Amino acid sequence: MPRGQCGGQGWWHGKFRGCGYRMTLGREAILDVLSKAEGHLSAEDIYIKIHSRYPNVGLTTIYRTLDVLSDVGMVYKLDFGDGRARYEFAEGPKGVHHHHHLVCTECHKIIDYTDFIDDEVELLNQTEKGLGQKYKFKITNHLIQFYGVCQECSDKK
Amino acid sequence: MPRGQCGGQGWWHGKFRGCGYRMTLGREAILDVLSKAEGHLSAEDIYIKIHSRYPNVGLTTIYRTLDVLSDVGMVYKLDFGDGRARYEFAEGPKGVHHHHHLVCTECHKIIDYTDFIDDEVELLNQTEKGLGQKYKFKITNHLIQFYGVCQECSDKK
DNA sequence: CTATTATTGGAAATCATTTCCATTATTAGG
DNA sequence: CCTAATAATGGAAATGATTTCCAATAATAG
Ligand SMILES: [Mn+2]
Ligand SMILES: [Mn+2]
Ligand SMILES: [Zn+2]
Ligand SMILES: [Zn+2]
Repeated sequence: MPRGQCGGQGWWHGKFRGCGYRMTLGREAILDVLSKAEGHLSAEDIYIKIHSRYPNVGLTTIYRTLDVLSDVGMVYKLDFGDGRARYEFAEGPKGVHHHHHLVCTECHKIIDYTDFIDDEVELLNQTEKGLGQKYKFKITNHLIQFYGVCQECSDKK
Repeated sequence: MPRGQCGGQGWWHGKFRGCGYRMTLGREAILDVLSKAEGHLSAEDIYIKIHSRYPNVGLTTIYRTLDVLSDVGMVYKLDFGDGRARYEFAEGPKGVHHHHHLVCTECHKIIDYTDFIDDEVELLNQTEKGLGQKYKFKITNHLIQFYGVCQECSDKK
């Protein structure tokens, strides 16, 4: 297992430590999986992905870590209505890959879309500002999801 | 208990029956509570509100009914991150009171806002159309929530 | 290297939601 | 109004994701 090779082992290392948390093997593994994952992983998904290489990282730790990461804002916790929380890496404070979701209510397929995002985000920023002032909220985040039925599910009828 | 008095007993009666469901006391009670409720009720909230007058409507029925109502689109099922689903009446296909949510991540206070809604909704409609075409989705609904910290919670620091 | 203390894993507890199934109630049709 | 067909119900038990507990372990400052 090569170490150094740059600034360390993932840019998040610093951010995480900076928040006063200790960096552990398990946490690193979780962060690593999340940062590379395509989809939207559940705690168990992560457990499974990690388990072969880190057999001694327990599910409990995964839940705990996800909570922390979520608090710190490094990970988004999402609910797509399939009975378990799903997590996705937040890459940066509002990284290049900011996107929203299209959710099929039949088969729970999720599509990340970035189309139209620019207009949306612009409007959202305004709204955020307005709402923040009016309701004295310190707004930190937003969630946008469209629900519908995907083509495959439509065809099945 | 007066009956008639107009078109029947709540405009939803028809809509519900129209979908092929039987109208029962329990269902009527649930619909009634939801249509008058201010906040965002959980299944148990509803159970409690109903129980004194309808002691023989069980929690199971409430869950089942909420599922149905949610499927039919008469009720929105929401997740505010407090570990239980919350429901709100949808009044009409996209009634006058369409609103979005501002969620305090500390105390879970929820604010319904309608400010800025017009612009939002307009943009959303466009986006819906665009997304629907591009991804072949039949979009039926959207969810928008802003997360942040309310004033009271900010002050507590 | 040590002391301090955050973190961990695993078993058990929680708790919202579902499942089961025998019983009951609604409704269309006569 | 009556009846058959079957949708709906409730309560107990099952489920299953997430939490809680606590003794053991590991990360980190100095
Ligand atoms: Mn995504
Ligand atoms: Mn609301
Ligand atoms: Zn689908
Ligand atoms: Zn608050």
